[in-house]
Amino acid sequence: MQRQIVLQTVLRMHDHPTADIVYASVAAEHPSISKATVYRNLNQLVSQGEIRRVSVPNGADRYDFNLTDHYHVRCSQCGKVYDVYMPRPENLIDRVEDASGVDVQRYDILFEGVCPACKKE
Amino acid sequence: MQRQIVLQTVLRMHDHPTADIVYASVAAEHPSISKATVYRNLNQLVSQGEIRRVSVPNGADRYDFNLTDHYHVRCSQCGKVYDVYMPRPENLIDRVEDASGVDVQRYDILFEGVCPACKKE
DNA sequence: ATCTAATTGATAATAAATACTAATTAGAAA
DNA sequence: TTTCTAATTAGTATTTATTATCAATTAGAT
Repeated sequence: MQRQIVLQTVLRMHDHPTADIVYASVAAEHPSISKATVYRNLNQLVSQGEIRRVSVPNGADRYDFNLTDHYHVRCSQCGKVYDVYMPRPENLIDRVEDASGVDVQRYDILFEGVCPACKKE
Repeated sequence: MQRQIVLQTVLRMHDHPTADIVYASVAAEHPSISKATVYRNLNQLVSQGEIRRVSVPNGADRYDFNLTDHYHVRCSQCGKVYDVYMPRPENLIDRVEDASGVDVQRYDILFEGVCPACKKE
């Protein structure tokens, strides 16, 4: 079943690939797979909670095998997305709920700046 | 000049309109304006710092006349985007820089949850 | 072995945004 | 004013990312 192939592929890719990149990787071994199938299965895997979707302004969604609590930075130079491990800011959700009256279910943060590799230039 | 018309329109709309909605509003008074012109001028106004772009996962970018420091919540039911006024989480940037080695230039947070209006149903 | 529901590949369709182009306009310089 | 150059425009085509559609195939339960 194609879903498992897509899942295993994402689990092996640790660099926040886009759907297109996942497709290319899957297609290398299973040339007959359709791009629609990759999109469909990525969506299902996300909603089953087996992988995470990382959406970035101004670019294709990325997929993350890593379900642990962490954040992301995108390099404004090279576009790579890196992980950020830090504690969740204290009372963040509570504060937002107090300030807005909204019951917060989820949130996205994306940081952006120049990564160490790009700084060396 | 169309740039001023677009700017004035955004300054009057306080509900985080998309480019399409800005276009509709501008076109109501200036029917000959082109959608490309609206997009072009929104981009320029953003890069001149006269308005802000609010990008939301899975939806068209929105534009914000409000340049003061604040955050946004999107209602997962009705899709409306509301402002959240709260202090910036302490040391947020420093922590990210320490954890990632990236020089953070900017960041986006979008919260999501059910807004008070939708809760009443 | 049969039946139904789920899944697939292929392709068309959609949405948001940008690129292109020839025509028009604005503003500076003469 | 006239003239020149750079900026801006409307209109349209193109691009990118993603979803929808649909007939054919497959899986798993009975």
